[in-house]
Amino acid sequence: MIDIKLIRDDPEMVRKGLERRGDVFALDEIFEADLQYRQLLGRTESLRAEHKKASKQLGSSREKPPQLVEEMRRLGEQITALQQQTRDAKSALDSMLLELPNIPHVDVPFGTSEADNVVVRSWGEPGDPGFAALPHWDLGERLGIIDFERGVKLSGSRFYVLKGLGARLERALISFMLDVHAEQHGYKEVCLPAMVKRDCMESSGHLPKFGDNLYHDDEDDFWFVPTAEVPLTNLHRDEILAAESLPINYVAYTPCFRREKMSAGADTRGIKRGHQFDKVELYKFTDPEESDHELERLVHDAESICQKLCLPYRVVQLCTADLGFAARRTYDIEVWAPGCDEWLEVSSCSNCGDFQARRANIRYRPRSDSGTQFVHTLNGSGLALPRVLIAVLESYQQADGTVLVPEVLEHYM
RNA sequence: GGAGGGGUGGCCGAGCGGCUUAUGGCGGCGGUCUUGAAAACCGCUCUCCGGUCUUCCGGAGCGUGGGUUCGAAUCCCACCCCCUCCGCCA
Repeated sequence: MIDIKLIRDDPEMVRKGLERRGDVFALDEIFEADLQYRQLLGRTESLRAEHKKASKQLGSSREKPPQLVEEMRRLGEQITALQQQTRDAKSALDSMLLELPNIPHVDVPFGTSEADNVVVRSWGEPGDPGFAALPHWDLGERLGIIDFERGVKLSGSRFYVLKGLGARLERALISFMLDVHAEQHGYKEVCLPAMVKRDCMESSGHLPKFGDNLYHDDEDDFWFVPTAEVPLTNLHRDEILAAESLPINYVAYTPCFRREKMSAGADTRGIKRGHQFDKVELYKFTDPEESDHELERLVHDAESICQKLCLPYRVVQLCTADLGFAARRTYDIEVWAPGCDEWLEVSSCSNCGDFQARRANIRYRPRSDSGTQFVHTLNGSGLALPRVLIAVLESYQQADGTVLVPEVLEHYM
């Protein structure tokens, strides 16, 4: 959520910042709603002050003149009515604020589509294997490790079953990534609920705007997480963190569920995009001063997985038009998949600034004698599984159709 | 799911209609004393919102949301969570 005070004090800055995303936002309406809310609040509070004072006097005096009591009762009614109006005004304001995306950082390159994203560095060379590399769907079927037909039987299109060494490889990759981040990069491993309450989705920025992409259980009002970012953001909701504890780094494996209105025929082959997938997620709560620096570290931590797996990749900075709702700066990591002949997005690492922290009310105290301040939150995949599995299968395939196991995974297989 | 008990400040724990942001204790911070430390004593210790808003004024907050009342931490209703017992169950 954008700080309403920012909109009050410098609406043009906010407007210009948001417009760089390529959308138009009703800031004037918000400005008006805020004005109205504060007017109502002011009136409510002064009436309440009056009422409170009189009521205290009445309480400490012996006699209770019925005329005065009646007057007080009427005043009370007025306050209740005004209070309701104030509440309505506030929730109208809040619901508008919840729809506003984060303001892109000024350094983020301007763009109008993903075509304007910028490759900032790359590692490794997409090599020529010397034979026609097969796409993973062919490899997977030939090796009997990906069963598309039975996945569809169980759950419909875009579901698959991993079998034998395929399943084993999935598990090996999860363990490997968790171990690297927990043991070498200083993240604390956590195991999280994959179903959460509505509030969690609101804090992370997935609701109210993106409910279409989420799975929801009506009976118990559970929401299925589209990424571990959601429960991780909420881990410290409504807390004031100790300054010395920052940055707090977490790594978590969870399944992820996304409705994704996918057009039939697009990306249908293989396991690149499904309604359920596994992901290892990195997350940081940081001091605002440190968040940009910590984002660089987080990206490097994610990259190191590609390096250890010897998978060529590139790091892409998203332009203003391609930034996610909560993000103010994002780097994607794309890994080369020689079989399907494309760069696959395996990670998206974002600094959300105080956008989520404000929604989730996560603060810290810079000094023991100072007030509280919102922390910054950062998230990034480290990495997203099915696509890493694709890259491994396709990159490690041999001319004879077999697939080698990456050295770092050997003791996990 | 059924029955009973309970949710108060960083923690423990009083208060059960007005003088209560809330007794007391612990912890934390500052001070006195001391060569230093401890002990003892003294003082300070929540958050949010608004007001031409850094130590000023006002408002809100005792699980959450409603209600009764001139007045609610205290009474009523609903919901959530925790504990105990029973049932069910990986």
